[in-house]
Amino acid sequence: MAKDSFVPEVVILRLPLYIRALTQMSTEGQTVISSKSLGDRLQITPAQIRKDLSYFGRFGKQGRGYKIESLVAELTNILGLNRQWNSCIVGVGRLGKAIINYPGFVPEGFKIIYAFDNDQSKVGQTVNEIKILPMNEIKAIVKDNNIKIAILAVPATIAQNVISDLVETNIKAILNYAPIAPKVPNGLIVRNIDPVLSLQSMTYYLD
Amino acid sequence: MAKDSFVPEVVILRLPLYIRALTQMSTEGQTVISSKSLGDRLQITPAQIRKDLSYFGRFGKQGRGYKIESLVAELTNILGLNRQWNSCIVGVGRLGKAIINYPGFVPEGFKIIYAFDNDQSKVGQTVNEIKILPMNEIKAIVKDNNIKIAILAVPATIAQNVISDLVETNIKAILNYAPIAPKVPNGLIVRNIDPVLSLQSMTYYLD
DNA sequence: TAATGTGAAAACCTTCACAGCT
DNA sequence: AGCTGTGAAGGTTTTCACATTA
Repeated sequence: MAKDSFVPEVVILRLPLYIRALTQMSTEGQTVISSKSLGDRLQITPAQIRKDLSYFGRFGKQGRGYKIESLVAELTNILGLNRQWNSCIVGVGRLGKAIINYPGFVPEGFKIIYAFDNDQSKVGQTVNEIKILPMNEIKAIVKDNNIKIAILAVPATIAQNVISDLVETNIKAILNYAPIAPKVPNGLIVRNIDPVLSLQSMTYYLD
Repeated sequence: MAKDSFVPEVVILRLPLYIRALTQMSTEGQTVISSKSLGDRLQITPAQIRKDLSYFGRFGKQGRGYKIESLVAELTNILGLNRQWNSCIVGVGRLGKAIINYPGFVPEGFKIIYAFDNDQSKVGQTVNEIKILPMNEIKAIVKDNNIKIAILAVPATIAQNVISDLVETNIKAILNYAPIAPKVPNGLIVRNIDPVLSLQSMTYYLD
């Protein structure tokens, strides 16, 4: 199946899991893998893995399996992860600072290069070498730096307003830490990080 | 449809969203709502909302809609959220500390009451009034306090080992911040908080 | 009239099962 | 012999559409 045909979003959501597992297996010395053993590792059926991959090409060898190194390269390329993605963060409160200091993004190619906050007392300060700028500069900076990803770490009460501002910039993807379900126009992608929702949906299963 | 019949997990995942939106609408002064206006707010079809609710009972009035207050009460009860849920956290590094200090859990009834870490230099310290205990005490404490929920904030390299420990306790639900897809036995529920995966699945849609 | 609750239809996603390649 | 790639089958979730009720 050709790369330009429609791929279900659930498939896209699994690809990063494959990359991560394959990368780890690679560091453990493996060079080749079958859909069965990858599936065992991730608790996903082998058929599903093969079907997912088949949306993008024929990466395996019958009777042998997949060469890990080249499969990782393919998946990395499909997701657009073979480059650095610059982002900005909006909201530099307690949570925003923790996100800026989180060391897990940079090794995966995601770098926060600008921070914005409307609190005048914060503007001008520096967090992890990133200078905090006022919100009214966001439009120009996002455009000049071709930033596509924004990380949202503002209080719930103002999150929707900030999103309205972001819509007017070049931003195409939002990683939203505010506990709201934001309304966004078509073409803007949002992923919500919402631990309270996760907890609230688990209690249903507890006695 | 009766409450004991099987309810798809996707439905359970949406109920907290409904509670949150309804609660906010309530503070805005509304007392009654239709599936249409709730759906507009959450970008969910009215039919889906009505179908979701129909798994649990008939909460609306034809021609009128739903009384917000009583619908919130029903949903809260269905999810088991009309009580306090105590939890423990494992791993008190940078991330663990941020989670302990996060003010969003307590207002929703989730309270972290114990913290565990294997680093002897941390044991005995206090974070936000919670004393850090050594891992070898977790089994007894979880049992004595009937704790069902654990929050996992340890490095990826040891996360699977910690989960093996947790399986031996009474823990029934894990909120996992470690960037791995943990293998857990049947009956143990996991929700993963993984911002890197979220970012990696968005880049596919950028250019 | 307005909006629910729900069978039935449609859309979507996963699994099966096997031809075909190495 | 072993494992991929994939149509077709099976299962699940969403949407439709309308009878029903306030």
